[in-house]
Amino acid sequence: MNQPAANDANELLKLDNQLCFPLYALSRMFTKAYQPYLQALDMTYPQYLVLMLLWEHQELTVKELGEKLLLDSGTLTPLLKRMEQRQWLSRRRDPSDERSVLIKLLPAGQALQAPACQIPMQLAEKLLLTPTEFENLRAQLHKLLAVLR
Amino acid sequence: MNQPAANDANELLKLDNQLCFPLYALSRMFTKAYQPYLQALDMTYPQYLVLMLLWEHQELTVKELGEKLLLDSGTLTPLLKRMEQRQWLSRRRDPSDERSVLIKLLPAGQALQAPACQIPMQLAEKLLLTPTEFENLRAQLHKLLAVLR
DNA sequence: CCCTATTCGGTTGTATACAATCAAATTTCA
DNA sequence: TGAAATTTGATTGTATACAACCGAATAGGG
Repeated sequence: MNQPAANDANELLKLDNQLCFPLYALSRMFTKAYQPYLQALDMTYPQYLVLMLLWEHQELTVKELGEKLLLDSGTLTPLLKRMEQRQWLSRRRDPSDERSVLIKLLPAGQALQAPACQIPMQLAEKLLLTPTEFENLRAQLHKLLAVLR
Repeated sequence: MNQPAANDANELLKLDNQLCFPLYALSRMFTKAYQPYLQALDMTYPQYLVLMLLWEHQELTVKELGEKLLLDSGTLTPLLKRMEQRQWLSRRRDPSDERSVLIKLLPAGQALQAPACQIPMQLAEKLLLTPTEFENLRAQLHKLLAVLR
């Protein structure tokens, strides 16, 4: 009954009746929930996302990172430069295509994987979701992601 | 089966197996989906959120806005100052408690409600969700919000 | 082999987010 | 009542986001 097909357009202009605001708020609350764990490793949430991809793939171009994270170069370039300064990764032009920049995981970045492994599990415990609820929600979000992509 | 109780901790360190990343990505994609509509009214998404609350309540303190939007003064103060410059709202100290700042909707801000009314409906059409799916997802997100609050 | 279109990062400028800190006003309670 | 604790915004500094634009490198057609 709180559906977009409702007749009163003003009702739609309330935070509670939208999908958008809870997504916006939840996204920031999750980031805040990660913060104490990430702070202990001295990294930010977007940096953690980049590392997750590099732990899985070792080396990716900026373009590939941007495609997977849905972030553009204006966001990634300075973020990756900060991570380069900490020796977590290296940045170099692809010799076979000088337009691309290869981002490669370095030992200091690899070393962060072990302590980071504990984070998702510790957080999941706080959510109070059953496995079924968790999976249903995850699937719904992925479905929406696919639609909006 | 992609549940946090899974045995392989490395599996949890993948974007696809988390709730957090789809929320983060979806939040930004929604903001981007709103952008063309909001751009036509020359406002940003967080400004639109503030206006939605003021359309409903006319006058709120910065603290109340922060509680409803889960944003702190470091974010709201400059945002509200920009909106004040456009005469969408006024900012003044509460005479009965000089610590509080009252944010009041002005005519120029009120005038934005009518054109904004169309936005949620236009966007909802793009989501390809049934009313039931929409409502289930909304309820799940609110439940999570309540847990993490 | 040229000329044009496209691709890919980088840069700039604006607008959030948010931790940390501060100052003023108010409340509390010894 | 009056000092201490609390509340409330504002400020500062850092880190995203992202639109708009730029330049170098590459690809593609004639």
